[in-house]
Amino acid sequence: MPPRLTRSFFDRPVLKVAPDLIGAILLVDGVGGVIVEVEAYHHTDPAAHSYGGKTRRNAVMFGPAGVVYVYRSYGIHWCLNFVCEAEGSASAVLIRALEPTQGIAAMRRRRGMADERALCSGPGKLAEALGVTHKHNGLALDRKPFELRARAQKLEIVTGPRIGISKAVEQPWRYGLKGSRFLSRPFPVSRR
DNA sequence: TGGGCGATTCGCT
DNA sequence: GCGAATCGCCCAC
Repeated sequence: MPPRLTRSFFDRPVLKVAPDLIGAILLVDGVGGVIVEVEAYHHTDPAAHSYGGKTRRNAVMFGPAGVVYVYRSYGIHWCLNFVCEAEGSASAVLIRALEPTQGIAAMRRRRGMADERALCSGPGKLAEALGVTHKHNGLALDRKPFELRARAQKLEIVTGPRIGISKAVEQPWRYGLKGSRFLSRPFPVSRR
């Protein structure tokens, strides 16, 4: 079994942590799978929640690295983030998609659907499938109910522009597992 | 204290 | 492809 990821893994620049998370295994109460898509949000990034300074909502982004930041999106969905690089900054990685491997029956129940490819193919879907809510905000990633393990082998990672934001759209800070069928959306084909 | 808005999803066209 | 659903957060009044 691959080693658990602990706080030191996250206490690095977010642009290094984000691609290293692709292929890692994320479980919440034993339910989850392989991370196939993430986005990085750096504290100097106008699209990051922490950009405008500390508020009640984003407070955990300004705390220690290696904890979970959960926020509500569009009044409906929850989105799961991992806090990085705590030293005076405030950055995080948004977990956008998983390839389900464990607890698939529980995910289907929570999502009310059968299609395995659509269980975790988007940040809101993923949070619903894993049962993540505001109650998890601020919890440490190396403790229950979370379990996070490093990826077992080398793999190919693709990058592209982030999704659903209006600021700093051009930054290619979305990372994905090449060829995965469980992405929230395809990555644009790179052209020259 | 209130109005505008969003790191989304889903169903309908 | 487009737009509604839906509500907590945030800042301006």
